[in-house]
Amino acid sequence: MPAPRANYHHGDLPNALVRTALRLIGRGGIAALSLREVAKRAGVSASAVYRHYADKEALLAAVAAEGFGRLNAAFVAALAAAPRQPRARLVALGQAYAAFALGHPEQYRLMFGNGRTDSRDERLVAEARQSFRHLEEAVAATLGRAADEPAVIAGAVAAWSLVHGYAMLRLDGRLDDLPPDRVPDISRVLDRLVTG
Amino acid sequence: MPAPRANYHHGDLPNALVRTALRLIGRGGIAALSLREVAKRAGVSASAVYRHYADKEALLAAVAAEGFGRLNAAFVAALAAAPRQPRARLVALGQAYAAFALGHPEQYRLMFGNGRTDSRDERLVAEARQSFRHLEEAVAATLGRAADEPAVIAGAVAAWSLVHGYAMLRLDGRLDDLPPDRVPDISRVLDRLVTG
DNA sequence: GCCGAATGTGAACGATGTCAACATAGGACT
DNA sequence: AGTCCTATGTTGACATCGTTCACATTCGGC
Repeated sequence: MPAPRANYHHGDLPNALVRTALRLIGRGGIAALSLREVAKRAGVSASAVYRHYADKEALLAAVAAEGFGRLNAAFVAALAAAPRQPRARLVALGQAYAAFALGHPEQYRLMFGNGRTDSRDERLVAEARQSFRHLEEAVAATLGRAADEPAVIAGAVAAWSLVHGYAMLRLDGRLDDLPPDRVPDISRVLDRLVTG
Repeated sequence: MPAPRANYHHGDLPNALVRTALRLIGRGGIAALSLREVAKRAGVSASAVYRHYADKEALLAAVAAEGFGRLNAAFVAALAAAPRQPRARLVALGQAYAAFALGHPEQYRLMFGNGRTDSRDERLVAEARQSFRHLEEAVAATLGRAADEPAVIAGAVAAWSLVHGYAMLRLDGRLDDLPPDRVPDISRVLDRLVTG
């Protein structure tokens, strides 16, 4: 539904492009996404995109930033619903993380895995940093230490690594060889880290 | 050095293409790699590639397979040099894994992260499976259980997730925000998993 | 109502992955 | 040795892609 618009001007092209890109990515994956297709679906010529994004990569960075925004929202929601016990809260974060990654595979892959972050996009940098801060706080609470202590940083990196690696392996189908009833879910994997 | 060849036939084009692709990837990254460039550097026309690989993705799958082969060789070497104690051997595997990933960033990214494995490449599938088996065995020895028990599978998945996630986060520059002296190295992260 | 800035258009360029038609080399069989 | 089949390589073409340039339209402030 390219939705022919009446006006010469679009109204909110930047957001419309991000939403369109997101929809197309969900259909055909990242590799199959073309700038021209996004523009056409948004009812606009290809070159119009360049009024709002420096290039294709910048548009994808905006999609990634939106993803980190949603991830952070999911974190906040998970923490609100979680019990008070620090360890349980950390596990809740990990579960929310994995649920997001497995629920939005292509966007998640855009947020990671496509080479380095596009540091031109300030929102992307800020939202990504915020995600890490959520993790750090939960680890700090679990260990009962200040957030900037080396042990806390190491713990947060370990937790992030575990959950990110698990998500990536599953998204890439790397665990599909396992008997389906043997693929451990994220809780089981998290237990290995949080407990001994 | 496109090395003009005397003969009409090349001799060992398939391997030459993989080696050339690997070299170019090391220079400019995966995204910048073009089939035509690989062919030119190998001293051959672009369409000659299609006599040996179904398409660009198939060639990249061959490069990935070669990577898994090298990873497995690194595993074997690490195990040969490691002490007898099961836990130390598991850590040695993790270190060898991280060293490979950080030492060959682009090839590692090709082995993972570019969507699902190209299952048309049998060698790729076999080598990847072998990598996981190494891990499984080390985890089984550490836990003192049989390799196909659910607890061992869960442990192997957890170990792989941790080390793969760590490598990916570092490759994507996601840990570059941290004060440089605070970026935990792989041993420190592994400790969190292997000990309590 | 005028005018500059913001936003959108269309045509064009070079590069890319892929394919079809053709050329050549090399080995098997006589 | 000569013949033919097949594997391998080449040339030229096509559609598509990201990107740019010159131009058109609209909007907001004066």
